[in-house]
Amino acid sequence: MLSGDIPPNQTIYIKNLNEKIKKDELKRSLYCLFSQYGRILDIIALKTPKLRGQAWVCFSEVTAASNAVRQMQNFPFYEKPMRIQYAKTKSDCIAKEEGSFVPREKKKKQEEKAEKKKYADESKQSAVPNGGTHGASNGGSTQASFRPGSGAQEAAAPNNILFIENLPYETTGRMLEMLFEQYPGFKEVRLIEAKPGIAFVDFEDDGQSSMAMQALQGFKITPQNPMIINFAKK
DNA sequence: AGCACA
Repeated sequence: MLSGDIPPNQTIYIKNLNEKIKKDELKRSLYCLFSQYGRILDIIALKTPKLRGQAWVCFSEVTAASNAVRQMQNFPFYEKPMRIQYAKTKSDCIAKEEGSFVPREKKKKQEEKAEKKKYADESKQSAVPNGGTHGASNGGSTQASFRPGSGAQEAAAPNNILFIENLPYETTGRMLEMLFEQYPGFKEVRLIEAKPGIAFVDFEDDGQSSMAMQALQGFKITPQNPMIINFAKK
């Protein structure tokens, strides 16, 4: 009943989203937030009257979706608690992956006025930041590919302030907040206007900052941008 | 509240 009697599905359905957020930013932020649970194959969000305030996030595994449903239930996202359920039907991207995809016909209640023209082939833009619906993931663990210690600079001394590098240009303070505020002791994110790509994140103490650092080290906001997190220099 | 795949 917590999930509304809908059977598990690889795709989660999210409602009560803040409708003021632009579609693109919304997708990117959802990607940020949910890729910690597994590989995301697609994110669907539409701003039509019927569908605004809702989104579908398709995972490659049902277990990822299950964890997301439970753990992110009521998560405050852009000031509004997310309401998350399993999707009622199988997503096209999932059906395509398993080869069972049949282009939808005008079966049920598809009173489409949009049948005038065939949208024959669309170069389908992917929902996920920068490109491919495949291979862009943090793989269930947020400690992805970045290997500290391979090479250059030695670790700074523990500090309650974290120094984040290698962020994609479009990273917003809110995106980082949503990632870091999940960890106890979070205080604030500080982006450096003059220097895109880096940020400082303040925690109450260096124990708490360490936990967040370990959890999010290598986290990819886009596939090309594993976060590099170090303690800030004093 | 509202379950799609421009």
